Amino acid sequence: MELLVNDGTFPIMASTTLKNLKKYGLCSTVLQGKKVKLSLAAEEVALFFAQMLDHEYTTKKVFRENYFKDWRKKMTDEERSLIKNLDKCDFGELHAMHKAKVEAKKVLTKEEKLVLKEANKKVVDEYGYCLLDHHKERIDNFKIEPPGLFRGRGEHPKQGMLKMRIQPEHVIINCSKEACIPVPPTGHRWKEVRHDNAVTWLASWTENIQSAIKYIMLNANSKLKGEKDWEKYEIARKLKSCVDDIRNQYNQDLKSKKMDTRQRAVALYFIDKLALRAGNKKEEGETADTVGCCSLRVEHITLHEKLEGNKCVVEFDFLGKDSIRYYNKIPVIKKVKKQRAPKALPHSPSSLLSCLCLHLKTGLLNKHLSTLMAGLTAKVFRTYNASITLQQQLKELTNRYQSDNEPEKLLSYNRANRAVAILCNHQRVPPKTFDQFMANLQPKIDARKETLALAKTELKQAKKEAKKQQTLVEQKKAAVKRCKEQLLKSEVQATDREENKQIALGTSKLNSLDPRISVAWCKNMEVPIEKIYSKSQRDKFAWAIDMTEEDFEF
DNA sequence: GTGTGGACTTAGAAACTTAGGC
DNA sequence: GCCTAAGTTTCTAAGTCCACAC
Repeated sequence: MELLVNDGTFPIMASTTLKNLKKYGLCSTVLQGKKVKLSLAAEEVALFFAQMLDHEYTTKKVFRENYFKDWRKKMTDEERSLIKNLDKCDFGELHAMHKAKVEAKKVLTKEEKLVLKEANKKVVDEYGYCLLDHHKERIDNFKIEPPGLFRGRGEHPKQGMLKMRIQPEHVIINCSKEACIPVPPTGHRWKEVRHDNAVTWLASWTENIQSAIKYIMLNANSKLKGEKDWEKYEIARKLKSCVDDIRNQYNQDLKSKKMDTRQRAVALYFIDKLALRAGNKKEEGETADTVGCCSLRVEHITLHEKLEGNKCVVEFDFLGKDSIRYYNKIPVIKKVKKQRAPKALPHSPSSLLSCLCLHLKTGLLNKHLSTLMAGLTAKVFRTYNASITLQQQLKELTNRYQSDNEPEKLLSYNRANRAVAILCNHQRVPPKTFDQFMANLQPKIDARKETLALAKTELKQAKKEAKKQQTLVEQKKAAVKRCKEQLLKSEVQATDREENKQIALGTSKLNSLDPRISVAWCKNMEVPIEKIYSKSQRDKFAWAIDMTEEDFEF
């Protein structure tokens, strides 16, 4: 059968409904050399797969199996009897159609792009705001998630499953009693309208993959989120005043006769020292196999009596949140080692675990922490250690590399930020173009060195003839200065980039670092805040930018 | 005490926009 | 002015933690 209509404007976004699909026509997929005209529902799901054909996901067994199972559910009886093997389906044509659509979007004229931008702004203006306590606030994710294929991270057992289209009938609206209830699309009704002012969400629905509730909430720049953010950092600051006592206590507890107490002490030691996450219990087989401190298993740890010149080394190797690998070798204080590795089994990982976290529940750990300080939980240690590390590093690096040069100041800031990102294990995949970029940068630096040398020579020459041409000397001086700045910028960029190859700075900046530290540093160093925070980051941290003086101490 | 659902924060990837080099 | 890479925003998955039921 042949491909029917495709005008290149096939809508695939959240607003797509089956009605839209009808409007834009049908297309086909190829089965063993034969074209098959698909029903609307099956075709839509086929397109989801075709769109992802360039992605590694579509080569994964689990993804393909899950996908095919769910695709078949959307097929008619006739289609099901015809299409029995995903490997025999050729999505090439659908894929090409999708690519063509992407390309078409790229080559739009300036005017056409502007029209799209305006239309988008209109949508944001209409749906992107709400009124909270008489203040107009920006909503963060005001669009319902469109249907598509579930992209679980790592070896997620549900990757490839079909995320269903959300209809108004799935959505709960939460607004005040006095508010105008949003009107559902014609012919539809909301699942429920409630008036719960004890929660912050505006709308919610339950997704079909993990039966998790999804929420529509306010943007980070809202008063509500800003206040919560401030509270978070105030709790972390409070920990600063009692962290020494807490450390003394868990060091004492390492010697406790009670197994529970020792386990808790070891867990706290690692949460504090290594910024590990708590590690809640997870449903086996429902998600990727990832762990945190309290859910570590025997196979994640190797004990070394001696390693690389250090005594008592614990080697961690496990997948953490988002299936990001945590690999670290750390020498531990002797008493931890001693109590974790009894004489009878000097290197047994199981003995370590029996003393570490095997029976320790995060709930119990947090209950204990709340007795040590109001509001203290395991995650506060991450925020605290991230922020205190930034502050210490900024002091140290800024003093060590005293410079009035902005690129160098920013390099110091990024290095301090990097120390935190390393502590928190915030990784990224190195950009594909990384090696090429670095290879290109060196000749650029060499060229700039040559230009600088030449500019210096010319300046010398001009000085010789100074009496005749004073303006020329000034010009040459300016040229030398400019060359120096450009060279420095390139050199700093090379260093920064190399050090940042596999490190993601944004996550800690956004979630773990008290913004007041950065604001105070900017004021002290006379660096514009725009140099370290983007527009949306400045909006999020407006509270800190407004209130922080240069003498702020975390 | 234990399990579960709900509400919220934290996170990396993808998409989109802007800046800078040629 | 065009192209590409960097910077920024958007998207939504994946954690934490608490309250409540048993």
